[in-house]
Amino acid sequence: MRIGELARLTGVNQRLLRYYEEQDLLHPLRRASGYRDYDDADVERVRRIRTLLAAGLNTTTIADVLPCTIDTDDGLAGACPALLGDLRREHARISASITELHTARTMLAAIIDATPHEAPENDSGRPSDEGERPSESNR
DNA sequence: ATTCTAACA
DNA sequence: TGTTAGTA
Repeated sequence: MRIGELARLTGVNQRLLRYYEEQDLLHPLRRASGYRDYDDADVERVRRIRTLLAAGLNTTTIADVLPCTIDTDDGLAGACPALLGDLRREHARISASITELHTARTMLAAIIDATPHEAPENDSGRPSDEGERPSESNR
């Protein structure tokens, strides 16, 4: 498939897909026309890239990790013991990050619950859609 | 109509 | 990362 379809399938801008290639995250073949030619597996690959990027990993690390993963029946499997150090380091960093997020969420929830609700005159006719505040759901 | 490269009011 | 210009 060409870049347009991959962009549509993944929701990632073509500009970004080209950037990922520049960062060695994707290696599409080139057609005689010069157009990039992606394979079906690239759809999943882009999703993984997005996930790792969102988790805070830099492109160089992702570029090292992706080629060292093997798709198994259920999920993924590692294949490069040399990367174990980096992997554990990232895993620890993310864990620390999650802990910070938890405290931040708890803090905001406390502030929200202690905040008096405003009572504006809703004469616009439209139904009032006051957003619900987090009610301490997860974990 | 699509994609490509390069560049930035 | 977005957007755009000028091509192929």
